[in-house]
Amino acid sequence: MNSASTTAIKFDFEVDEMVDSAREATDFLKSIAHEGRLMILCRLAEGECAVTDLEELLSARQAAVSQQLARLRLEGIVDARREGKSVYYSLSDDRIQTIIPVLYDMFCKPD
Amino acid sequence: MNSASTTAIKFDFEVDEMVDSAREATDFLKSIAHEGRLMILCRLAEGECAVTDLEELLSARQAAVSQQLARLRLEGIVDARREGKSVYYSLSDDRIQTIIPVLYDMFCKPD
DNA sequence: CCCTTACATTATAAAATATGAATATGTAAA
DNA sequence: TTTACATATTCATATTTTATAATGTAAGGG
Repeated sequence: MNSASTTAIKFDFEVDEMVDSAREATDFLKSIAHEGRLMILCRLAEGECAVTDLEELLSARQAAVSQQLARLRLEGIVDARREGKSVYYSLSDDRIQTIIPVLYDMFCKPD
Repeated sequence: MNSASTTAIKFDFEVDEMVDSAREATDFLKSIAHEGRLMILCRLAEGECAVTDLEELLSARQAAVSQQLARLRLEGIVDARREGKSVYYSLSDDRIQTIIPVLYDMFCKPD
């Protein structure tokens, strides 16, 4: 506990950094660790689409889908664009574009 | 709703598959979407270590660490091996080895 | 055998998330 | 301007997770 205090300080600093990174990473992971949201993101990875399409895809109620989209919007993960009566959503975070293929390889490969 | 029923059946089948994959993926993501568990996994990615080391790393109580380890064990993500008084943990799931570097690139790169 | 160290488990309280119903807003068309 | 359609928000409640505290077990040393 009291040996090599210089190293201890450096170590604590690194741990703090690690805690910060871990918090960022887990915030990100939590926002995609939800069946509905993940499916929305997978769908958006193929291109922009409207809320109605997502409702069909998830067989979920409008309010529920809208709620998940609101969360993704607040986290800066998706963008919304209104065109007439519809609102079109798209991915706005490169990290999603990065991680979706990784998850696809792990869980969606035919085998 | 009633057009092209053959296509509709195929589509439904694909959606079911997608729901299953999404569940698997989100189960996995949920198990790593926790500050403590993620830090544990990052540490284990560097090699096996004992519970005491993890307690220090997380500055968490023994019981809390043990609980997270229990969860990771149940999910088949880590292995435990007893040697004398200590229990050594290590990663037992390749998907963790795959995803840790991806997360590292996203959240821990110096910049 | 008793004591200490290292770890696990259990019960429970507290906190975070999800779900569902009701309602509101914004747009366009009749 | 009434109506219908598309989407958003709000709020109460249910469910799931996480943290805390207390206790239990396994191993080794004296």
